[in-house]
Amino acid sequence: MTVSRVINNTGRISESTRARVKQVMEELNYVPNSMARSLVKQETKMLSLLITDITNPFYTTLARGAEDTAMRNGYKLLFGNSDEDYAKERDYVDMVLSTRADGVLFAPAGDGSAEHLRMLQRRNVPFVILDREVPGIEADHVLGDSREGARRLVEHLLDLGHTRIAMVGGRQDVSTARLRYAGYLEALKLADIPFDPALVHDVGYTAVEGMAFVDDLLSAEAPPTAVFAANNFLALAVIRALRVRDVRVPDDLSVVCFDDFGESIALDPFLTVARQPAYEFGSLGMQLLIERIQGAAGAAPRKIVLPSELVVRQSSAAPPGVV
Amino acid sequence: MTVSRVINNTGRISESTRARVKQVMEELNYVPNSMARSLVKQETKMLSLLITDITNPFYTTLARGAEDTAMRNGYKLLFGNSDEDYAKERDYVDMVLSTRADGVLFAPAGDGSAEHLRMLQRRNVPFVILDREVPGIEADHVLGDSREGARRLVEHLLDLGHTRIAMVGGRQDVSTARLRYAGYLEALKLADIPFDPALVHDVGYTAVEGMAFVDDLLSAEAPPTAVFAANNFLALAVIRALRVRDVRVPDDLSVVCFDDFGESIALDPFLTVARQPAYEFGSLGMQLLIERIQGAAGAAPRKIVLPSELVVRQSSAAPPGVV
DNA sequence: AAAAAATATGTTACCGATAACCCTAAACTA
DNA sequence: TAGTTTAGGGTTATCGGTAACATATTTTTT
Repeated sequence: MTVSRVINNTGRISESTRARVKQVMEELNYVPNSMARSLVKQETKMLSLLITDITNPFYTTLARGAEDTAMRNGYKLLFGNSDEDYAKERDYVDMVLSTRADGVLFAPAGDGSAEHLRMLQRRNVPFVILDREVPGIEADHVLGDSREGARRLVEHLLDLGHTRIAMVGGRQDVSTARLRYAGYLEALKLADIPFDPALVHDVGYTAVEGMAFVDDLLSAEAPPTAVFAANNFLALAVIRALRVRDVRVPDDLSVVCFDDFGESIALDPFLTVARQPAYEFGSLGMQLLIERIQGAAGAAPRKIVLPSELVVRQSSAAPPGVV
Repeated sequence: MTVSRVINNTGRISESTRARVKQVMEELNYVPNSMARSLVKQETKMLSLLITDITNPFYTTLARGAEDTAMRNGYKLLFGNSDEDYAKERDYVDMVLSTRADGVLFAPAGDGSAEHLRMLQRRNVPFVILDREVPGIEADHVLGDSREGARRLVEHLLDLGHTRIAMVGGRQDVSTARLRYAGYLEALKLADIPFDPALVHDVGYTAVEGMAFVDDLLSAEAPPTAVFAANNFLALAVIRALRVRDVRVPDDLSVVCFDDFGESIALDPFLTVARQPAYEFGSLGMQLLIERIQGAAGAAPRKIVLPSELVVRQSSAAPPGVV
């Protein structure tokens, strides 16, 4: 008990015993057992961040934002990676529940994550949802302006003179994929361009393979002159697929996408993108989470929508034949 | 107790009570408290991975390798990021000790990490050191062939006809930085090129700023025609600094470096690099760690040295004036 | 049918910390 | 001087599991 008082600076301790305790702690390399403490305090000072793709710079940057903010508030952060896979996500939720994290920053794999989020709700584990909304779940959110951003990207292509614009989208059980699709449609509608379903292909956000449809696009009667990819990895996959087929970007075909790549890594940023403030996704989300844990937040769920920024680079240009 | 037996499938339980317990568990959304379990079992099934730069693709790829292997063996993995900072590293070690991780995969910030590793040793926490050796610490290691790889990179430059080759190195309290420097010297020596200390500059591995010395290099009497950077981020920093000064790579100056960038991210890999098998660093390290934890390893420390692969790309070419 | 063995479940103590309460000696008050 | 504070520190119970042992049923053996 006396030791506990010294460690936590609580109660009254004479300077002499305090010193003695500290010295013995030093001698024995004593480190308090945080599990024992958590067991009685019913609080772990551990938070958890679940992302869907640890190789995507959007998420690693987000992770840094979350970690920095957690650290500053005296929390440790546990990372997890669901790989866009509901089964892994479920395992991760089990783990979070059994380790009794004080809260979770949750980037859901998709609409099917509702079940997992409800598990958290039932156990009263506070959480904040990042990046993707999940129908049926009321909670704090930090989101991007997927619809708006998509519209702006497509409008950028329209402004350049494109009229046949293909879209490569994510799985339709992911809210951002739906909204980006909606933004795409909206831009076409506003410009009075007829919608051609043959130009739209949905693959997973990480589907680097499965680019066979590119052949269909290219060999179509009226092939597209531009492609809007719903995220950064899809754009890369498309560009690689085009290169294999000797299609030049942007000379033959323009490509734009959502999400940038890490600035620290890219030497020659090439893609025209809607850049999302990834770091802020993490730091703001963490802030909301900590407020909620500490009871500083009202009952009503809060929703933060972060604007994206249109960054025009070389991958988008006027369609062939147009000056 | 009966519940415990059902959960762990130990002892004898009648099918009827087993079913009853399971049903009630379901109803109550019961999840066992892993802290309580760890407290009595003196085992957490949690491992810890400390890396020095979470934004570097070398480490994130390594992290995946470690995570996959941990997962397959029934362990959870906690990530930490020291930012090449001894103070943060120390905090992290404290955290590891207090959370009672069963073991640690440790990428040390430098020679000063010895103190932290000794803390782990004193508490009998098994660990495996990744990427960098720490003088005075005996332990399992997974390392790259820094010296060898550096020599090959420099020899590649020599083969192209370069004789004035600058080196931008990491902090000299990091073993890989020393070895890469040694490899550089060795290559020069083998080729009978006199060593010019004016061509060598040491900055931190993450020192993206502090590229002022580039001016000195360029304005020198006999400026270098090639630069060997001790890691990927240094190479990027150098190239950026060169661009600002209108020096073209590789036309005016060749640049090569250790460590590749994530293949998934780079659209047009440009740099000539010594690529290290980052994923294997993580997976092999994890394997060593788990063997040690489970007592399957002999007392003697094991040391795995993974070869790097010379990947020649566009950033290296013959010096100006040479065909 | 009594003893032995097997099966199914219950008890107790403990892991290492902390909350809540208790105790002792010195210092202070009336 | 007796009574009351106060400082300093000790005790006990508890968090939620599990090891080790104990008990109560059946089933099997002789």
